[in-house]
Amino acid sequence: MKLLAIDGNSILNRAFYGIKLLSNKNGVFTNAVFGFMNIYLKNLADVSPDAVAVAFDLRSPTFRHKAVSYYKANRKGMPPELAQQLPIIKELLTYMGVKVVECEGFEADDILGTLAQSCTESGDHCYVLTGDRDSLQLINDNVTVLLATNKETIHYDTEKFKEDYGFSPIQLIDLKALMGDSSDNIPGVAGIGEKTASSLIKEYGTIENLYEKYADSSLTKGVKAKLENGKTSAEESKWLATIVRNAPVCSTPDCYIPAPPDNSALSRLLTDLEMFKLLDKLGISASESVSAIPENEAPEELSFTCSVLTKDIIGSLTECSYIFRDDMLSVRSGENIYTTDSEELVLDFFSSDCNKSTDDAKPHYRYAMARGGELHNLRNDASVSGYLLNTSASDYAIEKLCAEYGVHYYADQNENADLVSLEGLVNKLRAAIEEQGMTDLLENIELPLTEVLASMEDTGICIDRQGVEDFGVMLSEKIEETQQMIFDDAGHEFNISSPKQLGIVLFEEIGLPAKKKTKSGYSTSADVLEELREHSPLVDNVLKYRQYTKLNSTYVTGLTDKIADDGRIHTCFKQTETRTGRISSTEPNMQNIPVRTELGSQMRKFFTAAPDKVLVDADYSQIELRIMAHLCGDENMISAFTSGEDFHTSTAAQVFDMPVFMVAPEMRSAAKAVNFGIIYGIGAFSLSKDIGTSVAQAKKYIADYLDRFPKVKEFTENVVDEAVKTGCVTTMFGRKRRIPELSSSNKMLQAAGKRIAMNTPVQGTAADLIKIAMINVYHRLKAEKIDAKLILQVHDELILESSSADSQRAAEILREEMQNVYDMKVPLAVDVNTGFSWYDAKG
DNA sequence: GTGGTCACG
DNA sequence: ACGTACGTGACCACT
Repeated sequence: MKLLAIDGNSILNRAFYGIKLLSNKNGVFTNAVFGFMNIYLKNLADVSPDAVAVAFDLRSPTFRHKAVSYYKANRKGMPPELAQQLPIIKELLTYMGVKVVECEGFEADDILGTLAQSCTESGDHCYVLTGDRDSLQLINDNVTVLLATNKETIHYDTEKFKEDYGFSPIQLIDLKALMGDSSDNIPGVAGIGEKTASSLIKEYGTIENLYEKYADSSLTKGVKAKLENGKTSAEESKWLATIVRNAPVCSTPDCYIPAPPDNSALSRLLTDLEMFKLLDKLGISASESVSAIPENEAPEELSFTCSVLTKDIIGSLTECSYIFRDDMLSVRSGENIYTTDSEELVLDFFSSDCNKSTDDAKPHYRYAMARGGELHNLRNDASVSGYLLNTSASDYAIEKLCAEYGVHYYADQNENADLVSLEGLVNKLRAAIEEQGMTDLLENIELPLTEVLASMEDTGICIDRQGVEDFGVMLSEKIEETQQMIFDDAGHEFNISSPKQLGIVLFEEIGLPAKKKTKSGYSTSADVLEELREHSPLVDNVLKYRQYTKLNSTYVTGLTDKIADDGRIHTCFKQTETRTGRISSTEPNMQNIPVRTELGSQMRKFFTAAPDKVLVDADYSQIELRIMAHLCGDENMISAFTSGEDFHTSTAAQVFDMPVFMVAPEMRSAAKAVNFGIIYGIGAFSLSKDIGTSVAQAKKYIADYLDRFPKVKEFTENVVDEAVKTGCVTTMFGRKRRIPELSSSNKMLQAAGKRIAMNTPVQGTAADLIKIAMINVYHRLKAEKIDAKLILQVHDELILESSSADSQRAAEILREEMQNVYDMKVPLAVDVNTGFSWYDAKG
């Protein structure tokens, strides 16, 4: 028989520290459970055991066993984030039918030792799965140790062990007796480390033999003295390092043959933990979570009348949910399901007066727009609602949302599962949105925005393919040239794009001082190289090489690959992606087109209006700081915005307590840096790095700033307090973001959570405001029949493509709607420019 | 798939 | 002792 014996504590521990902190929507941490299951399932598949035992430590208040009472009693306790996952994994394993073994007064590895011993005696084979090298002492012909590391699981049998250590597994105990183990409080022999201990064991085999013979040996005087002094400790340590093999647990593998799993309990638990992939892997349907739904909300028995959609039916529909995939439309109204694949009927339905709910409306708008049609009366959208309720989810698929919001998913009963489930789902989502005060946000901002984004994607932006390609040729020449100079300086060829190879050339071959390290070696980031510029022309060329290759691969190649048949780029604006409420842009990302460097900004000359048209570009000036001024109501900050002076100069004047004309450029830039810091959640260290001063100086800047703008201080403190209490923050328009980091016991994570708490209301409100402006601009251009369309949004910037004739009117509308989007305590300033290319229209 | 790097607000 | 500003997406090397 094959028995898989697992050290539950060790594996859970390894999983916890190997995977970043995760939590479900209730703030329950799940990363260790998640990692445990991954390791478990992988090894289960590798070993295919007949029986499985998962052992956990069980400490008793009255220690009966020496090992527990003694040496592990003063180990550091586990952090609460891990401790709370211990009962969860036990519950999970129990539902899976896997035997959990605990024995009062014994640790997990004692139980493993006992099971391993038993298998050895009975001729069965025991696979010990653990993250702890101590257990390697259990290896013999019947016992294999599967050592889980951060990357992989290493299979240790006798041979592999001897290869790595140079002695037999059982001698690991003797090794520990000499070298000790601080994590287990095993003292060992003072002054003897791993190297010495290992060679002694290789030569003498056991400490008993060593102590018999060392006096007459050729060992150095020092080692002899250390051994002499440490004899008692060595003997004690050997005893401590020996894993118990006779714990009072059932030791025959038969005891650990798994029971059948309780799928409904599993489904309920995994759904609650939001581990949908795992549900999948275990082959359990989320629909079995039906038992999680209270009795009075048990799923309705549904029977549908299915028929083909007709014009008459479309005319009679008033409320419905629908799904539209692969050009197939399925509409549910009450107990009726209507389907069609006729383009004409789909468009008729989309433009009908019927109130509609769906799961992802943007492609439907695009389908309609591309055919000259429209989609009307969208009343709810599951993905957008799901996003508002939790901006941190990875996706908003119907099945997942159903599981999360306790809606029965009809997967096993009906091939139209998504459609049948959708109605219940959107009702639940709507109620949850209402409960959280986000109805207005949903109905007046997010749902109307979907149509605007669809229109922007549909319209796209003109790109000068030839211009981009010529630019690419120029870059390729420069890349070739720069690369050659780098190879000449280095004395050999290598891959400059490999941070690893570059690090070796810079810091080992040339011997430049390495300032920063990353997890995997030297950092070669731009800020590091910047400081090394003077040391070597090679560094300068590497920076140039990076700039040229970045432009060439990401922008030249990346963009030309995305030009559609109409000669335009149609980016995808994602509405349910960011934690803060911003939209994002992909394939290609049109929100990070270069502008900060002279060379990079040339790219923008290739984004143009169509012939006879122009681009109208408008951007908010310092919108986030204006929002901060509005939210906190600080009079001094407000006056810095209303004085007509440059804001950063004005704040510098206030902080340094001098008239505006006395403010030196470095004072302005210091004030500017602090202003940014205020938005991001300030830290003295980062500020000092940013402006090149001491941390103490940075601290003083911050203190003086907050002194001068006391309501900024008050506001950020209040936001953080509130966030710690409720676990979430809110924007001016009611958008919410949960911040699980705040309940971490890790100080770093907590501090990060506080910065998120300070930043999100500001960044999120900016996102709310520009979304409102976009909706208003879109509808006004339509209503006033202006020949202009919104085509891009870059967070605080909107771009229209307009006929030359209408461009002035379009620019006025853009300015008005952006400036007047909401009545604030400070004016919202907008810069507007017009030009043929994006480069020209940016002022 | 992850980490490093770098483009943007 | 450690690591350090908020929010994104794309490309490359490497595992």
